[in-house]
Amino acid sequence: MDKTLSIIKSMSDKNRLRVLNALLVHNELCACQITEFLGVAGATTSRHLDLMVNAGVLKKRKQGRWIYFQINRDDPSLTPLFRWVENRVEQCEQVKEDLQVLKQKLVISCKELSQKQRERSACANSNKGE
Amino acid sequence: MDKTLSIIKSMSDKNRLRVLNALLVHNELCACQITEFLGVAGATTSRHLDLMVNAGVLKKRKQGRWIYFQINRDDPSLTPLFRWVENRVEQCEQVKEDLQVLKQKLVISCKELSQKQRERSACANSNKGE
DNA sequence: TCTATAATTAGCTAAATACCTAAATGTAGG
DNA sequence: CCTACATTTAGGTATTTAGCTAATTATAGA
Repeated sequence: MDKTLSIIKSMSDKNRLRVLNALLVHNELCACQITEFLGVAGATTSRHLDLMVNAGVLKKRKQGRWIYFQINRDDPSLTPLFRWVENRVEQCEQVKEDLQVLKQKLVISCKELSQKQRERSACANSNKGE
Repeated sequence: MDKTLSIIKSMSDKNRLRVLNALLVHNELCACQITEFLGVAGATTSRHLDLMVNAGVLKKRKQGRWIYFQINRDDPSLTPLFRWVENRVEQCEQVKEDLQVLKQKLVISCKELSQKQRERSACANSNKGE
């Protein structure tokens, strides 16, 4: 039961559910893209993704400094659950809009995206001085 | 998305998942039976059940002072999700044992069960005086 | 080796949540 | 109407969790 509970818990946060929605549409996303999509600090994204990987819902692969995440399709028992979520996505306009915004953020490369995030973070920190 | 999230959240607590498991096996259970099964205070059970009803996962009916709960089978979109949970129950020995314990607790009537709970509560309170 | 960089971990805080007891509410029965 | 009783609501506490900044780790490239 602990395993079922951790799977469900891994999807029971707003941002983590958004990650799942995004990965149902895009086969694979980089951590920096997910960070951009969620609009939170990179550390927060990292924490969420770790939880989802540990629950067995996501998989990750590393390519140099870049970490990519995908839905874990290796476990067939999860397929009905992902189907159900996928169906909820299709029925919900709000989610579709959310994913449309994501699509727009994906037009630039991870390198460019990460640079923007760095600049944004530096800007916020310098404002903190005031 | 809020609706999907509240459905998932309603199942993301250990005791609430146990309620769902129990109601997948027993068509209907009374609040006092669920309280007995969960082993928590009646007020806690009430709170959990309310959340599950509000999420649309459970339904309830009142018969005098007795409140009965069932899985909400009126919403066909939830059927795949319940199927998935049901399948998890069948694959997990721990859950089966949990449900076996429930079956033993169901042999006495709600009236008797509630009386026991009242006595137990009074006993705990008198011990508190020491 | 050193600098740059993507992601993770550490440490902290505010918010959310599960649990309890006591009080209140709704229902039954004399 | 009053007493009994099943459940819910109120109020409070301990625990868990999401979010942040700073520090650290792992990787790339000169």
